[in-house]
Amino acid sequence: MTNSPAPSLTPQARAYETMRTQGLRLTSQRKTITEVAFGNREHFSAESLLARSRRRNAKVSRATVYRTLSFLVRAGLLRQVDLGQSSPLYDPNFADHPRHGHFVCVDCRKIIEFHDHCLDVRESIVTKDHGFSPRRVNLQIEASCDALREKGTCPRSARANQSHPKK
Amino acid sequence: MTNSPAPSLTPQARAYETMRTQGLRLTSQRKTITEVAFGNREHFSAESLLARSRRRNAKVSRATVYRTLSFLVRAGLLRQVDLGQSSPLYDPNFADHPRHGHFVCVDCRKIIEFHDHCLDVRESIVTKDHGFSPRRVNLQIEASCDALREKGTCPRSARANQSHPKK
DNA sequence: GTACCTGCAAATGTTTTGCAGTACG
DNA sequence: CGTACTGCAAAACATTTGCAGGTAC
Repeated sequence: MTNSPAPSLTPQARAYETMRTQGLRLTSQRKTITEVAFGNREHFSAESLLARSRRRNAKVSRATVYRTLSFLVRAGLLRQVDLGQSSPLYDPNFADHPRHGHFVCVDCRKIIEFHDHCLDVRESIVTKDHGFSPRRVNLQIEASCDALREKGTCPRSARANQSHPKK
Repeated sequence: MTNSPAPSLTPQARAYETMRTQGLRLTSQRKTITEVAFGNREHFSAESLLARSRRRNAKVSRATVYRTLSFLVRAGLLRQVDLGQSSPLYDPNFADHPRHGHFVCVDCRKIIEFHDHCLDVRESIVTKDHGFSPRRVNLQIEASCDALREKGTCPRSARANQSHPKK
């Protein structure tokens, strides 16, 4: 499942490598979809991935987008996250930063990634205390951006507040 | 939104109280659905809530189940959680234990609730470090039940491993 | 008595699937 | 060249909604 090939390659390269390893064909559609998915660090929906892919390459169908998304998730390169939107989003930063969590701003619904090593440690301890071995963690914190609002950065703006994991 | 009336009443009583306060009518359907929702501590889907409600009272429609679920979530008495199933589940323990997280066993998909105060504290600190005020936390840990398997308790059994929050 | 509520069925929105044609390797 | 892949359109689901009739207060 989460058997990604070389750990230092870009997620895109790892996707191609995994396809090759599994004997899957590297079609122009799969290339386009994969490029677009990992083309920037923002979370995206299946629908927006389709739209962006079509902007590059007219020959992409909705079905192929869903089939490729499903492959990338199974390959451990993309994470599906449900942050309260009508449909789930996909997180392209998962392969490089598997442990980050998400803030969802209750004021502007912006998604901001964060990472904290102390949380990792504590989560691991709690899990083992209950007799489990942790596999994957999903931490979402809904929060209101008091500080940002004071600084005039957040209030329901469409600004790119999206940030990257700390560590 | 999360303006629950008296904090010591049962979630069911709080639901009725909130309906009364908001001038909503206490119909037999709403009573049945609410009773069933809070009738035990297990997480449930909209569909299973409908089935269980109909077992008690023939006059319940799918639409009314969804409308009532939506009300209970808005009232802060039920939490919708997405734990990787095809459709979201509803957590009836949210009102009494708003801060618990969920283990999802990768072996048997069983859901087990847990709570850890140190995690609360650390989550709060991390959130404030980023200039936010925490509102709601959703922590899911996928884990494999090594210990349980050794003890012969978990392996894909349908046993009621579902547990309640610690504190 | 009159809003408000319910059930029904149709609408909606998302994701999946069967199949005939296309193209990668 | 053969087989896996794609696009299309229909199907499969989950959830929402409009409306006519029913019911709590």
